Amino acid sequence: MKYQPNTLNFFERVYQVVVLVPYGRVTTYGAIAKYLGASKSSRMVGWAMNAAHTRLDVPAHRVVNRLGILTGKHHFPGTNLMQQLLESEGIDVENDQILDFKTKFWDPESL
DNA sequence: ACTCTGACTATTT
DNA sequence: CAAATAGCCAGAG
Repeated sequence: MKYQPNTLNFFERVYQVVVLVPYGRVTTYGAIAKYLGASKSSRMVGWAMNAAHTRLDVPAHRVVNRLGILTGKHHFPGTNLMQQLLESEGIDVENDQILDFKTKFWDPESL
């Protein structure tokens, strides 16, 4: 499934990828953007996540930046909800960064 | 139609 | 190695 220039479904396609992230794994904005065929539009992915607040089936906490840092934690209610959600899935987080991120990372292109 | 903003990333200072 | 810069492009006002 490659990039389909359907701007109307941009958010939808981002959601589609995010919901595929396995429990206990995480992915990055860049990886999602790349999968969508717009590797240079990672900002749009993060932005789509902002709009994903209304989508209860979108695990936005499993999406971090390329270094495994919880850059979007301030967009979650509370101060450390994002970290708590990740830790509840067995992902160790310290100082807003995922530990052993390399092994927790899940690439949508690996499907 | 134009300007501003942003949960990013890669490159350059 | 920290900080600034430049691409990127869809939405909101």
